[in-house]
Amino acid sequence: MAQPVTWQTIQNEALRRIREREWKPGEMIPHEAALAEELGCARATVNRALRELAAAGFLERRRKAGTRVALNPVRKATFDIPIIRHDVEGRGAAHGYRLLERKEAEAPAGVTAMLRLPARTRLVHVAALHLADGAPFCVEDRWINPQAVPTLGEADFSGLSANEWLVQNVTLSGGSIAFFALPADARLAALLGCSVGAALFRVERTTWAGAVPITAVTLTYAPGYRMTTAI
Amino acid sequence: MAQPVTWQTIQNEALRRIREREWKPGEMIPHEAALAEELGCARATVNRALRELAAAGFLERRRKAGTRVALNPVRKATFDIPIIRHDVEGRGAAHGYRLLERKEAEAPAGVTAMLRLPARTRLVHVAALHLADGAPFCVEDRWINPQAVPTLGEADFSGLSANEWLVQNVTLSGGSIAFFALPADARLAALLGCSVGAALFRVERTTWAGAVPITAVTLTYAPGYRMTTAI
DNA sequence: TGTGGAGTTATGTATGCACATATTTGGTGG
DNA sequence: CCACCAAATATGTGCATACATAACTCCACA
Repeated sequence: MAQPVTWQTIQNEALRRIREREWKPGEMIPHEAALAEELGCARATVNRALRELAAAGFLERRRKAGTRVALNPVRKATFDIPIIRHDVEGRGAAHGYRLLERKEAEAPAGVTAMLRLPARTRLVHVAALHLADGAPFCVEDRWINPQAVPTLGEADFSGLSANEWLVQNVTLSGGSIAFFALPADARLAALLGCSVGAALFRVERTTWAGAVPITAVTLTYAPGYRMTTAI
Repeated sequence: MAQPVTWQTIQNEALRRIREREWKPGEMIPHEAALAEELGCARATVNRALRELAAAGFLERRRKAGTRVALNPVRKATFDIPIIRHDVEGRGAAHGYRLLERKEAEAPAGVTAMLRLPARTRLVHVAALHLADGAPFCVEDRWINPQAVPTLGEADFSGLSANEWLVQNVTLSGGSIAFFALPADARLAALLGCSVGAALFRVERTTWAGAVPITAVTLTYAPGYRMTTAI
């Protein structure tokens, strides 16, 4: 009548042993078959529990070598990249949106380099201001590869932001993301209603569908913005 | 001798169908048994492939209801929280470290609130400056709960940073993290060698072992720092 | 016309087995 | 003593099956 042992039980037990130093950092732990017998479950169950712990960075596993407790448990944080509208609404504010520009032009060198496109490729540039309860929230500055998005012409971005349109119309498969701080220049200061030189938070992102570059975007947030997540 | 169909094969095939709009956003997809038969593998294999896609945000699954393509695929970024020394060394620079302060004191209200401790609890405060090739890299400002870390007294943090010591001596189980930009005040400007008001990137983190608060830390990086990761 | 409960169904997960694959280890020959 | 190969072994994965669990559907009954 013993309730079945689930992989989560095993995982919690393993975490407990790690936390309480029963298994010490750098030390080998019993192999799957031994744990399965000890804990009264199948090896597959142990495998799933440990596999996820390894993915989370608590354990290091290698075939034949076995499993050891990670010496420097690399903490991994995962956080959502929400649609800006959802981000605003999640903060209890009403989302507003103003399209500033939409035109095809030669992309600056920094953009073509990030997207690994030939210099001076013509891309579609979209600039917009997102508002929260009428106050400036975020400036979206985006270059889109029209080759990768055939239906781009149909979207005018006057009502729906490029941010949202792309999420719904293109399936991405990868990319890179960077966070940093930068001082406001005159344009950003005017748009975000802050003084020149104010400390702004920026997210810079490139996205790809396979090997095809889709878009490069910078999101520059008004002062006071905090991006948060749970570990 | 058809090679065995692995879960990764299934996953790629599913991603392809999503990317190429064979399965449209919001639409139900065939149930596991049907896919297993179509693709010539066991249901468990399909399950694993789809389970991971759901975890990654591409699919939404509910018992009995079935599986549908996520309407707003929430992009998730996961990134490592490295030890600062590794971060510096990974950038090809030599890591330096200077302890600025280590003393027990009443924690400020903001810190006790974040750690859900009574106001005016006495905590250990550690402040340090990390250097990259001798240049200021990051200011570490940390409050540690001595109750949660019995061996804290043994560590003097003059050689090994608190950042690194804690990672190796305490197993964390959770916490929260926030990123934002802030202007340099006089102290930060002096430490980081920038002008007052310069735009700085800050990471604010609290960590817990179960329900026990361990530490609250702010890492403030010198101008020019970028935190990057792949999506 | 509801309304609650039973049946149905898709996903979630445990199990035992088999085999694949990566490494370590130990032995063998130059 | 070193280079190289073979055996041993821990993890990685697939499969068939069984049962658990959530939740939608529909029917019976008030």
